[in-house]
Amino acid sequence: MNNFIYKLEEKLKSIIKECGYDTDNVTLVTSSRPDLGEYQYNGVMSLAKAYKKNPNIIATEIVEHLLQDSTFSNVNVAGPGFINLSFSDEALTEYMNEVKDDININKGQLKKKKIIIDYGGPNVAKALHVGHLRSANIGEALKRLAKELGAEVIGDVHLGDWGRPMGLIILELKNRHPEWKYFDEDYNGEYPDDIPITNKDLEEIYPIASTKAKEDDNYLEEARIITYKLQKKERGYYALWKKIVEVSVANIKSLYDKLNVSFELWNGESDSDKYIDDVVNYLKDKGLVCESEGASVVDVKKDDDKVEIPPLILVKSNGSVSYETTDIATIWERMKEYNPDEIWYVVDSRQSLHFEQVFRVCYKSGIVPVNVKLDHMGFGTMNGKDGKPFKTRDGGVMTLSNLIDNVKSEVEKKINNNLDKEEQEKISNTLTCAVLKYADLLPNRSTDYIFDIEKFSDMNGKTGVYLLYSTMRIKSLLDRAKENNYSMNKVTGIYSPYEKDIILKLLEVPSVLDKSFNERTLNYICDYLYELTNTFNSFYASVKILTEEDPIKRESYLSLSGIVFKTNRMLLNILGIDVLERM
RNA sequence: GUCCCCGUAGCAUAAUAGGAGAAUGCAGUCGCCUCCUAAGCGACAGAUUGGAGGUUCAAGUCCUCUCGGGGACGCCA
Repeated sequence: MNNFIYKLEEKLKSIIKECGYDTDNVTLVTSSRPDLGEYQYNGVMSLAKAYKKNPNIIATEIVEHLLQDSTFSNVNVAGPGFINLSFSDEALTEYMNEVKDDININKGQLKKKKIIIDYGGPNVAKALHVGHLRSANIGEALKRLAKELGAEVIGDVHLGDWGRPMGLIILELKNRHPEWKYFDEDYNGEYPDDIPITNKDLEEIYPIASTKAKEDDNYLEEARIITYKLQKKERGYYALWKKIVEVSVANIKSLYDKLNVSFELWNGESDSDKYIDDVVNYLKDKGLVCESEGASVVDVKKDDDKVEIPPLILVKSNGSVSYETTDIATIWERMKEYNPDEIWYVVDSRQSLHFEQVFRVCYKSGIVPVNVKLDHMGFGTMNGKDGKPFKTRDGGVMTLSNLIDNVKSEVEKKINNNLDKEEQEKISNTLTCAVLKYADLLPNRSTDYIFDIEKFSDMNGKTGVYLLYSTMRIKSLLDRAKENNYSMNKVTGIYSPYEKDIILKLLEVPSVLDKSFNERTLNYICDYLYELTNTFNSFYASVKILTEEDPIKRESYLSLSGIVFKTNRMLLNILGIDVLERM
């Protein structure tokens, strides 16, 4: 670890050891009393308890060692035994110059591992709705964060492309276009390259078919038969299904593109279908399957369960497999084809019981060895202003593309009309994405939060727009400096409290990233970005950077600005937000 | 009914394995553009952290009770 705070933590740890105390974890945190110090160590009180000594005596012993270190400009003990630390300008400047050359010094590093992240889960032929937003935003950001920290990450969109909805859509198409070759069972020739339906058609068809199935048993039965034939890959249905998926996926991709979300894998339930028999047989061979109320189930109870966990239904009483089974087959597939160290599911918290059951079966049966971590990182439900699950004014579900369009039209009201059309378009797209992501990632992952379209459209204050505007302004400053051939090779010193504040903020980057990663939530990064940017903006508003006449000072200002810019760019990139050059 | 989560300023949210004076934005009041993009900067005001007990040097955070909201509890995914 080369970064400033982590290095000091190591140092402090060895000092504590030298003083004769044993502690496994030394954490320095930013001070809650800036008047007393810049950072604080709070561990003395617990040491005192463990060793039954006066905390003040222990703190004083530790401080005596720290006083000899030139890293600090001030060390003191306060209250029941808080150790307060402040850093010398020299130490900070020196560190900034290291970071300036390689921003990666200012972050931690994970052990090498391979992680599959399952986030997305859109259904083929169904419009994505606002509920897909969090999964996409959080999943993508966690993926980028893990990558930034050195993990190998594979994102899988995991389409819902294989259930009865597919049968329903095909049935409805059959009723509307009985003349299509796909439905002619005697037909042996090639099928056309294109089908004359659009994604919009598909999105309209599904709700209609679904309603019909609820009202008409014959219709439902027919859909069931088609689903069955599709799953047996009967030629015509299978070919049509492929076309439907093609049309739908193109649309899903373009929507995810707008959100800067991309997947390494575009697998779906249909891909693990071929392993379902293997999984069922494997579990049967292990003796884990029993019959219950006409279904095949796997018991997953444990003795220490507080609640009775119901058995996992492997095969339903009507003979079809449940989606638990599909998920197990997918894990089976992933273990076989990728052998990951961890599999993460970024899915709404309400599905936690489902994942608990699935994971238990995987571990219990040995499909997944115990050293591989299966993790459901549930996220909070998006509620409407009334605290109940979000609905549009007319009680319907708001589609994701609708939400994006709404935000975009808000953004366009404020855009600079002097730029050419193409650039305006790029700016409004980037801003829309930034606004949407930042608002969504700002609350803690597990918080149920109020989904408020007005909030998502708000361009003032703590928003993606603020971050992009400010970051763009730094970039433009640096570009101007470059045009003038101003040197910006090093931070030469600290000339105002503003710079000190910026540097102290920059020291927090590694812990912010690690905390975000460990808790799998992006709110720390979001918050931090605002703080760093705000700290820089105070500096920007109070100190003339480009027009500073002293070249030594100017060089320092510019160098520091460069570090802030690179840091912002890195963090925004983790959130999935692109930086703009102009706006 | 059982279990889980939540309750923080008018609103929306923070608070790092319990740490010092509960933070941020919006909304409100008031300042700041002859000068690097004001989509910005600054100041003020706003809170018995739902309530009552308890543990602790220290509680928004842990425990008990209570009130209010949400969710999950075998064949929808």
